[in-house]
Amino acid sequence: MTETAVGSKSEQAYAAVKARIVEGTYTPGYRLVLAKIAEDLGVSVVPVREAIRRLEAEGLVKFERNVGATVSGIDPTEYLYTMQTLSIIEGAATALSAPLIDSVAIARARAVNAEMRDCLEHFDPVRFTALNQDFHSVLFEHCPNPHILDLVHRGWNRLASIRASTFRFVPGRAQESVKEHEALLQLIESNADADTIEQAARRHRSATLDAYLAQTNAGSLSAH
Amino acid sequence: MTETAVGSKSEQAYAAVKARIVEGTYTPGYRLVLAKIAEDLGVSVVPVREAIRRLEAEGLVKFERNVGATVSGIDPTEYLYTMQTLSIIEGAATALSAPLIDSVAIARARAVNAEMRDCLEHFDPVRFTALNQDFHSVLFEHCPNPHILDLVHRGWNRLASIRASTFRFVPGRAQESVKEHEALLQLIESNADADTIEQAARRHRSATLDAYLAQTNAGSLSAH
DNA sequence: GTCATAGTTATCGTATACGATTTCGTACTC
DNA sequence: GAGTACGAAATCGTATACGATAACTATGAC
Repeated sequence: MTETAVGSKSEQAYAAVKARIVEGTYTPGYRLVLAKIAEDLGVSVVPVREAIRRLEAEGLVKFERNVGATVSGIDPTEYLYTMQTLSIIEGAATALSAPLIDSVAIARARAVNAEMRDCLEHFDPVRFTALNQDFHSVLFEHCPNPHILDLVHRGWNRLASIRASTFRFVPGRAQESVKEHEALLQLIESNADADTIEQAARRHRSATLDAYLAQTNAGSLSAH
Repeated sequence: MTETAVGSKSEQAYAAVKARIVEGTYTPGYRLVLAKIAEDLGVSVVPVREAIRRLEAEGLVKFERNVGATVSGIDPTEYLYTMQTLSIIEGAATALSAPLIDSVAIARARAVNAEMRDCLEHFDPVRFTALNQDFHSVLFEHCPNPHILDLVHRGWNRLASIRASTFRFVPGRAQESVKEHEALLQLIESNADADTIEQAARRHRSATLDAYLAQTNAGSLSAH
């Protein structure tokens, strides 16, 4: 991950608040009162303030001058923006990583994907989502460009924040997702060219967005 | 832009320090001492600290616990990462914006490009660089995804920071760049499909990177 | 009953202060 | 002369305190 776990109280506050947002304790719209959080964590307001601003920079929190901070998220438009951006970033990340993925990693990814299939049968969407991240993490672990990897993680955090409160499983999409993972692995194994892999990875994410849009009847934005 | 110009002292400090970095007053490696900056700006250290951390989140500054902040930049690897990421983001931004660009905007972009050509004759690399940003700004001004636009701006800021101190003009590259701009405009005018535009825009940035790499003999990373 | 206004409260924004940590220089030893 | 240990200076990290701003509430006029 990008951040160190503990050390300064600022880091501590950052990690704590972020965790609460990502796991859904603080739901979107939740009012983050500096003094209250400071008390909860047993620190003063200064490091908390710093933590909040950092979260703001990552898009997890909205900060309004002289008013305060709220957990951002809910807005479907925001979801759309995030998914679209993520499809582009993940597409690139996959293409860049592909040449560096060895057979061991492929095997690991395949094992994760098998577990995901199990989750479908036992209907465990929470674990499914976690495994989904694991799957892509395996692919990206040797990504040669750390900036891109960082953007991927940021996107995931935003999604987690949204998902914890508003995300609804789109029926059937999960099954397709597992199949697409396998197809992706085969492309990588066969040393397909970068563009092909990029497009496939991008569509993988876009398809989830499209499924969501189809369900909610929001206007489509997927240019690909 | 992403940030409001003035209001809180924190914003003020952020803008001030950022400006100094982007314009090159604070060159990469420069040691940013909180107390000193605070005094210079006539504020206390707390808002300065906040500003610095914000700049850190944007990658303009490197912050080390109990040691202090330094302007980040110089590293050629970093340049490479940034350019590669930017090529991906700009490619996507251009493709997404293209359908929304009207003939008026095209004309404006063309005018900017003509000025760039003038700069080449009068050898004015500083103005050339500024106009280059203007050119792309015109294309992106109606970008439907603000997240992507934000990433573009972040990339530009990082480049500005690096460029102010270390960037060297690659001979001949500027001429090509101007030609590529015109080609890009023609693609947009002719309603070329999104993929074509994306690839062209991406290569436009990648080519600059490649020219740089060719000059410095650094290992190539450009997958596209 | 509704709207405007003044006063109160909650919360933020920043200054100051001090303890904690690192860095640098100096003296001492081998 | 090189290396190590100790001490001083510089700088960061955080707590506390207080002024500033906005949200809320109650009171009064129409």
